[in-house]
Amino acid sequence: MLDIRFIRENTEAVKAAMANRNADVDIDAVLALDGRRREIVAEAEVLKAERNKTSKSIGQMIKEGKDPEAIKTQVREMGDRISAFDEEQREVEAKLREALLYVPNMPSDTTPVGKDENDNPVIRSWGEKKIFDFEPQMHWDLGAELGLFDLERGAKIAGSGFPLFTGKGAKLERALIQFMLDLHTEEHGYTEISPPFMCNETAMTGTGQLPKFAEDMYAVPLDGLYPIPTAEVPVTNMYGNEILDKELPILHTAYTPCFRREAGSAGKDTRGLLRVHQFDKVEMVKFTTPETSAEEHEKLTLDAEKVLQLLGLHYRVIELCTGDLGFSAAKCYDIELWAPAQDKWLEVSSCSNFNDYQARRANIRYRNEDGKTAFVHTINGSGVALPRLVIAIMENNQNADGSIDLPEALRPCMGGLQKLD
RNA sequence: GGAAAGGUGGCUGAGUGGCUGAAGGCGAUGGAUUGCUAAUCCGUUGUACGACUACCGUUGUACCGGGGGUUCGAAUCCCCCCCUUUCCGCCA
Repeated sequence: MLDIRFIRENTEAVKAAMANRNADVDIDAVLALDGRRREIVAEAEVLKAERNKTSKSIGQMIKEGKDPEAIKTQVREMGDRISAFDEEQREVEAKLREALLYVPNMPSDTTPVGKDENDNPVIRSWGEKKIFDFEPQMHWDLGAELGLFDLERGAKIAGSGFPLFTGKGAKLERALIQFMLDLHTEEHGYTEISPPFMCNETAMTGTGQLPKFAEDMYAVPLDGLYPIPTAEVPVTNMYGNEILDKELPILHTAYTPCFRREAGSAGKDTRGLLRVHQFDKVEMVKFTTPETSAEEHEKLTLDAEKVLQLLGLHYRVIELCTGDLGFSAAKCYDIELWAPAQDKWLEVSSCSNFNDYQARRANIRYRNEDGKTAFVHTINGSGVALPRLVIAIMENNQNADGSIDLPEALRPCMGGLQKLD
């Protein structure tokens, strides 16, 4: 969340930023709650100081054998007034926190201002569109013919959007996960984490999924748990309520399945593996100082790109404008793969810098050069998500006979296999 | 799921109603000293929010797993919850 002091001291800038985001938040209401809270605290603290002092004098009186009853009554009355203040303070603070949890992050100064996804600039691209001398097939047809997945049976046991991979398709998932984890741990300096696949409400709030996006999350109410929508949740919150004494930056990578209800996107891009409720993903998460976060964000994006380069896949990097930026992000690059049969770009990675927004929610701090505690900056990005990566491999590497060439870099993880046929 | 014991500062570990924001030890850090890769001595060493400030600091409040209660006053007493460890049960 945003620092309430920052909102207080930069009210106009915050309002302008919210407008750029098309975010409907009432900053004045937040400030009113903050103002009331500060009034209450100031008054209550004077009373409390008085009570503490008087209370101590009672102990003294008892030692001296004097009768403290009159003063006791007096302090009891003070206590009643304090209780009233405390109660109102609790109410106001709960409201204030709730309101703050719904205020999105400030976009970074370098984030382009724009209305929606049409205003997202293309930053760079790599490779080029492949030319086919035959009509490329859709991945769902290829997958069915080659026996890589069985979406009907996945739907039978869980519902549509729960893909079931079979044979070489299942192995391809496993190989891609291993390939990416090995790359990030061995070449890019990340430490691998294998976290819980469910998180509690506190963790889900820390990274910004709750409270606002509850309807996008699966939930296990009986146990107060949520199947994670991304490894970002457990891997970021693992340091919640800590003052990190490790050297920054901390670099983590993790494979997890991801569970998303995809509420509100019903009927959109639903064929095949385009948009599913459960998918595999390798995620990268960084904890940095404010000084290095911008640079580390760029590097993390390059780390994700490296995966695609090694697999020989044509991609582009776009930057999300203020109107399209995610709730918690200050700056974000999306990486999109070219899918020739779809004839469109598919998002496989979203690399975001959150500055101290998540750290403030999750209370993750470090000691700066002056020895003072300060909030870390968090950065994360997919490195990368599997389903659309699989789509791109299948559609780009298909042959006229319906077989699919495996990228060379992947073959060692596939037991030397060269093609799927 | 049942039983027991615990959760105190960076760590360890005292503390059963006021003199405790918290002894002692370790670690860290500043200094002194010593001709040797170390010892000794002295000092400093929690977090958050607010007020004041000559911005070196001063001061108030809160915090001893979380929440609630008793009391003039709670780390300390009571209740609920969470977590950890051990034993039993169940189980991949």
